[in-house]
Amino acid sequence: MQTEEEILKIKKVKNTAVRTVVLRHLLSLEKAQSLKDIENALPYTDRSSIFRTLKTFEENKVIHSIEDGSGMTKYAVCAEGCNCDPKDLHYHFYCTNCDRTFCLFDVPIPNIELPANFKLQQANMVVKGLCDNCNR
Amino acid sequence: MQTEEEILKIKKVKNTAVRTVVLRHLLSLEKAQSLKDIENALPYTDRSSIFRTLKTFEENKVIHSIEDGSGMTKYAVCAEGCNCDPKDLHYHFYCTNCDRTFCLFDVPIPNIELPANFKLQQANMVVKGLCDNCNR
DNA sequence: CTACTAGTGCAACCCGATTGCAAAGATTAT
DNA sequence: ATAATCTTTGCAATCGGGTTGCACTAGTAG
Repeated sequence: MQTEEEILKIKKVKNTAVRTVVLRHLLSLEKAQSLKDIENALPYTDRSSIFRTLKTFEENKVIHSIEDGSGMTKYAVCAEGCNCDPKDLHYHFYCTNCDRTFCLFDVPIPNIELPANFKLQQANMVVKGLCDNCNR
Repeated sequence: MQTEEEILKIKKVKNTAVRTVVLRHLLSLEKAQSLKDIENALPYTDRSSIFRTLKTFEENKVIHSIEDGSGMTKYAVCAEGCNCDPKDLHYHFYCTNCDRTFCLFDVPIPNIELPANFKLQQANMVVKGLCDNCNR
């Protein structure tokens, strides 16, 4: 696992206090987080600073954003080597009971045959249901 | 193609002025529409009435909603026989240029192998890119 | 040290979604 | 047909996530 400093250096994002703490927080959790989640977890850090940090991270492919249908955009750290290309896609699983979003890195996404002349740029695949913890 | 009245009767939704005009509008367009789209198209119908109509339609499986990542929920009429089950799933294609959302009924969705003990309830598959019209 | 650039915090704003409430319309019981 | 009841509609207000303007601070370069 890379440290925050290493990741920021590799992705050429300047290291600042807010960036370090936000990235550390995201790394410490295995589930995708919303702006509000992060805000609540980091009470002394301003919301708009977190927001701008997330935008910066996204632009520089430190994290990727997920629309899981919960109404809030969620963010997760990119896997090592991820370029956020269509080939780096993975499913996201949104648990309708506990409201958590999982990255399903191990579930392959098949080729999608688009109609003629449609061009794929990216995709957002969210599967909803019950996670192992809630499905008991 | 069924008429508005037939659809509402089959889905056991009472026929009212707003419902008829909203459903007719959705049927007349092949692209998924947002609340705002519909509101703009039906200037003499109140937004909250349209909103509640859409909720009613969704509960009764007259339409289904789509989160295409544009920030607005979009709605499209269910195909005949649709129960909004996982098996009725289809991809949606969101054109990043013209901002339209297409239902890709003809593109099959493969089986998704979830991790052990995860339960699939529904899925939201949005592919983004350029539509045939914008990809020239 | 000074000038410049980037990052941060606060408050305000935007906009889609949603709700409270009263009036209008439809339905049922008398 | 009338009264009582329930549903739908329209308007206005509110909520909440996302976003921006602006001034202040910190860090960087000359």
